[in-house]
Amino acid sequence: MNDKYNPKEAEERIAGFWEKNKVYEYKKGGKTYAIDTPPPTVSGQIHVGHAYSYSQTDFVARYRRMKGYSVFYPFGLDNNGLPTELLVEKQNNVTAEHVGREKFIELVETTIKDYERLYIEIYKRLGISVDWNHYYTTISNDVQKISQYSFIELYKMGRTYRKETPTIWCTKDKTALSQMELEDKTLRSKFVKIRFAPDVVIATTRPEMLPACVAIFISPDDKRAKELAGKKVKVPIFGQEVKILQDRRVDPEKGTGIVMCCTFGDATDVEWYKAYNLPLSVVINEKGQMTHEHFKGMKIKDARSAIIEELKKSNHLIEEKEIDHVVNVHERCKTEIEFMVKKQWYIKYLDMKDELLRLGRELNWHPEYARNRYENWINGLQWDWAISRQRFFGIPFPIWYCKNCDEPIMPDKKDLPVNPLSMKSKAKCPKCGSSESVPESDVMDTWATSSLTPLINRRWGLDSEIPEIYPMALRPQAHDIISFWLFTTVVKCYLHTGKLPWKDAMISGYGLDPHGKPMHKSAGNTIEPLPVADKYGADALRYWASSSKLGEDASFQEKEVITGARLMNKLWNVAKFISKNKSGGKDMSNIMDRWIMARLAETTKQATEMFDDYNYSGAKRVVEEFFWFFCDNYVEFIKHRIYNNDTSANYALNAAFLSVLKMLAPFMPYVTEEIYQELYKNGPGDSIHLSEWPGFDKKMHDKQSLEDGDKIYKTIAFIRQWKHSKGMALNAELENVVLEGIPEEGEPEVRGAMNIKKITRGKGEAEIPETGIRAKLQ
RNA sequence: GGAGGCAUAGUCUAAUGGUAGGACGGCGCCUUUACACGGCGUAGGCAGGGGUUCGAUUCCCUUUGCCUCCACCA
Repeated sequence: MNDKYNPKEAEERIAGFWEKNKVYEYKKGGKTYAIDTPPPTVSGQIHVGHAYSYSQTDFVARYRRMKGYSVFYPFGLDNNGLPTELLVEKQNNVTAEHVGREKFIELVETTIKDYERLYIEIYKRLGISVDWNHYYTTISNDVQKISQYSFIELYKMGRTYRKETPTIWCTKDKTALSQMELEDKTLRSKFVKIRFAPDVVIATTRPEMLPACVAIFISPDDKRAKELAGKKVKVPIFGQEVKILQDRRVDPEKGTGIVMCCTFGDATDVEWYKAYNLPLSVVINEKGQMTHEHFKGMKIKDARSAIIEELKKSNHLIEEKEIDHVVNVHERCKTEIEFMVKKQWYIKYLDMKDELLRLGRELNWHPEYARNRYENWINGLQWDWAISRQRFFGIPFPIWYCKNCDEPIMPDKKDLPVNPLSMKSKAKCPKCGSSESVPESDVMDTWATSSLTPLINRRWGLDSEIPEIYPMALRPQAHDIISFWLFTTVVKCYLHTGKLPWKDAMISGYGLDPHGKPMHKSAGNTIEPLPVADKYGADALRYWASSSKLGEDASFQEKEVITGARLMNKLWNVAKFISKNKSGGKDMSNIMDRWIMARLAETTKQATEMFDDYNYSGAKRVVEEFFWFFCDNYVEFIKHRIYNNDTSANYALNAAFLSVLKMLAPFMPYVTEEIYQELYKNGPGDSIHLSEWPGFDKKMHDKQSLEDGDKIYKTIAFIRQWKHSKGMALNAELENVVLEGIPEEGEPEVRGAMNIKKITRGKGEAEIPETGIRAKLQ
């Protein structure tokens, strides 16, 4: 064996070995364990946070493989969403709109080739034991087919509907958004008070919405309400008459206590519009320009200043002040959102709340408390799921509309996927028989597709379908998207199959930067995984990921990686020691050998139970603890016998070390494989990752040996301490030690381990704690 | 405003209804044929308040601080 272990060299070589021998290939048969791997978004960057969560899933995958499961561990990349679109647009200096959908999808596929290679290289190097035969991207033909098929099926079930509704809209990206794509931003803005009538003064931050004012609201608790409610007032400048209505959503303490409702200034306006059947008055177009004749073509902000000037002139403006206020913006481009009335496709699920809650209770959550998020989300749902997006890139809706009667026309399953923009419908209108149709130009929200990953992995409806993997065993993911990805996957898969898509959910935390902040490209705090792997080894990086418990965030600590590298080094050195002193034999006659095997049996039991419960960090901890104890004590204690080719010592040393290697293999797949190849392989192509996980051996768990061995261990530790206090080297020779009450078998062990010439069984002086043994040292 | 999580030595991180374990860093000792990327030893810690209990770092309530998701934001 080499004197030093070189992780970079070894890891690249071993990764090739695994690939060549198809170690991670899914083989049908036996107990299947299928994992619904999260497909990372192709946005251009991978950081150690990815390494953190993917490693945690990999620990479980490797454990299950060693437990004899047929592990189905696929991998996908999510490239049908906005982040990919923006990346591709930026890199090619084009816009999707100008290039056109089909050409743009081609451009995406060529542009992301480099990223694809990079992503795959990184995940491979990290030792993620994915079977790359089951690789997909969410814009691929097969996935488009499945996604469109899903839509058509849901339509047939009556689960989708199209409705003209106010929609959250981004005027910069010119697209409808979901609630999920919004974030808060504090903006400097003007807060003005406008007099509608002598006793009706409203406060607003959006005076440009005046032409769209359709009602005035006052709280029923407001003492002015009695007098004002039901009256009509004229809107300044624009002159339309609007009614004063009462509603509890008005806070009498805020502003002037009187609010105008415009179509639409904010979400409350939308609620009032629906609740009171108010008329619609649109004054802003998709691009964020005013459409009212008064300001035609003006930008919203310019119109705001212009109207404030006019209100001043006409003496309607009572007060104007600068405030900071929080508004909803589109998370990608930070543009303030507007509301547009658009025809959108929805998936109906509000009526399924009880069923969805029941499914959430059926799922085994790890950790258990993660279920609360799921339930909390469902209980708060108020709208159905809007799945259409007015963008060019994405998976198109497989729909044409009858030119004559507007009835949707869907294609045949065998013709999927379709792009209605570039092809004509083969079918005639099912309602009126017309053969004239217009294509749907919208695309589906990316969640509408990613919510199908269990069915995508199953290759649902394709010739190559793998039905036995569904329902899958495990959904691993982070806690932030329980309400998006996990929830929507339950919805869609349940609608299609009547089953929960997985048995277990494993919810991981975030890998954060060293200061505990999330890593973002924009924050400039990303740490890339490959340089870390090159410096310390992927195993060392994985060690960091294994050190925090499931569901907890962890900040990236280089020193934790270094600790992992030390563990690798220690493993290597023990292996070196063993390889230098290897001899045959299979007895276990010596007390210390029975002792360490009994301790190992306890460790094995604990580690296995913890792993079965997805407590990988606990499993790693007990094995690691055992290993250091094994090195610092057992190995030191038996050296004198190993040098004399004692077969019992040799057998136990190898058996215990092999078990440790196997139990650390899920965490440190490379160094354990390398040592396994050097010392324990059963022939060419054999891998530790296909070897059997150590079982709990009752016979090995020998209580008497455990007790006696502990006494001997404590006696040796006592003598070590004494030598230390005398400033002696630990292997310094002692002439004579008196021991009272030492188990008979222990005497030669203490003598050999502590380099004692003679042990006398006589009256001891100092009591060795917890042993009942007394010793006299000089 | 709602839901959830977290709070442990200088730093990071475990376990636990009864002496809180480890790592990095400090300090001291030991170069012994696997390893000084090592060994042995030492100093140093449960956010504040209240409750349950014979006993609370652990369970409950509360305050404070941090994080995530949701809602509100005239």
